[in-house]
Amino acid sequence: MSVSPIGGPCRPSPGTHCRTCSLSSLCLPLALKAQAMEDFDAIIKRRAPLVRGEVLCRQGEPFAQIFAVRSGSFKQVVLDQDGEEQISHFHLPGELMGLESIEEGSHAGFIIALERSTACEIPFHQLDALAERMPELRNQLYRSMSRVMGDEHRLIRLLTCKSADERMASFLLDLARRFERYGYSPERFRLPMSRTDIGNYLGLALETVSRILGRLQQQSLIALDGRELRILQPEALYQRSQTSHCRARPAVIHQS
Amino acid sequence: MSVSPIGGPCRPSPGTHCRTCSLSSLCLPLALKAQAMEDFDAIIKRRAPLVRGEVLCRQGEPFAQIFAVRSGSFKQVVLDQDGEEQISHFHLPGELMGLESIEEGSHAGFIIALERSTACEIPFHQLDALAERMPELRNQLYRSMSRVMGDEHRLIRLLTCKSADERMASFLLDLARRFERYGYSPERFRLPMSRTDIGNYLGLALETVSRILGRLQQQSLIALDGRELRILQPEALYQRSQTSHCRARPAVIHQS
DNA sequence: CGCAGTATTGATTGATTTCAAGTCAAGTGG
DNA sequence: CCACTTGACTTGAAATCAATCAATACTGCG
Repeated sequence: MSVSPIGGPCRPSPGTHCRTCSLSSLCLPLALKAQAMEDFDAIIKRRAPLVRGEVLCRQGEPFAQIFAVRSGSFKQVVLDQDGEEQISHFHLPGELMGLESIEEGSHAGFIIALERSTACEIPFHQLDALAERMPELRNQLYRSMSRVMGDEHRLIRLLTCKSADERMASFLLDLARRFERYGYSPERFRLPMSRTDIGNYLGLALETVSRILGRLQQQSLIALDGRELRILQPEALYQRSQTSHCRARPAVIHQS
Repeated sequence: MSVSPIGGPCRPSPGTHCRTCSLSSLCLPLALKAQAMEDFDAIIKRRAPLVRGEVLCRQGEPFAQIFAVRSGSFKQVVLDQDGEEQISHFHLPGELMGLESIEEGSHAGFIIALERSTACEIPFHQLDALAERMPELRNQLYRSMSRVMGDEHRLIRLLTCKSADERMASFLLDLARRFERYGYSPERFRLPMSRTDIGNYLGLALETVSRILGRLQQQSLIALDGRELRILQPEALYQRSQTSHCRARPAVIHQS
């Protein structure tokens, strides 16, 4: 099985393989040897590109696979019984989606393309079977899951007690951090989501989002042209993201 | 290696083994066969009991093991550079601790006993080695990690946009849910943490915590005697936990 | 076809309002 | 002394209401 310019059947993007994918070092196949990489490659299904607004995965679908962002970006939306929609994640290239649904057995939310995007589908039981034989892959999977936990952890700390300004600053820095992790510039990138989405994600009215971005821009911490963002003063932005005057924070380490 | 009334050396609680542990069906060994269970048992280190306030694990320690709560309960506290302390998790019997630190390579926070508690220590590389040979164990590990993700996910949704009342109701129901998962009554249990801790965890002043609990009690949704809690009207409490009037929640599924 | 005319949607900005939750303070009980 | 409760009072962060603007898409018409 060599890299051929003409892909097999059902391959929407002929010739795409993990070993030629620019994200392979960030996604799961990191550190796999050639043969292992091909085995891994063989279980991946490459989905046809999605346009903005298209649904990759519906909430409640039985869990059978995880997804990886190959290009573009996605939002994950949870719909609760009263019909409220809440964005729980944004997913950037190289990130895995759906890991939180293993235990539940069904997908926890809708995954929707924010722009023209492509994703790989990774059947979970096949991944597990492969992981059994490949310690590096197994390790990578643990690390990916752990990373998601760490990110969520950070987000929780972000949300618990931060003001709107602090949230926004944290949000931008989080994106920067992740873009950097995936090989993009952390100082200059495009926000793939609308202001409305940001507001929904951070629990703020969109006017508030707009206002805060305006303020940050006025103070030259960032420069914003539509969705094109530049972070001019990362350190200052970090300062801003730190909780300044938090109401409820007594020492807790040495008492119950 | 049979279950003997006298444990081996370094066993603080002689005779404690996974197969006799009442939590084995909730912790990792679930569904392991007898031999597998013994292999698993062999890598576990049982820590001496900790008293309230004692530290099981310090933030920044190199990651080498995860922990399981055997009895009692723990809080996980993150200390940030300005010296702010924030409780990121409470851990109940049967739950795993430290999974979010695999990727980082060092422990993400202090883990501190809330009462007289015992924990098992599970060296991670040995666990992984074992998991290689035992699909059920591997599966259980994925599920545990996924479960943590799901829980964090829920917590994020809880924190994003809920009022203090809604947070508190969600918090109580979350505890109930977890106690139930671990075989205790979901309607009647003891809050292992102080009001101060609850406030810190939810980002509220402790007076607010107290006030809300008082209010819930007055309305007969719960009955509280010190830390002894009874949930009198679970459905009503659930209603209360639902976001009533959320500011920022426009439809997002079908647009960017 | 192309083009003016018209919604539609996303974003910005200002003015005004409100109420949720913090703060301060006093008191109870183990 | 510490953990918690309760009351009275205050405040300010963010929502709401409202107006405006730019960009894009859609319509029908000559």
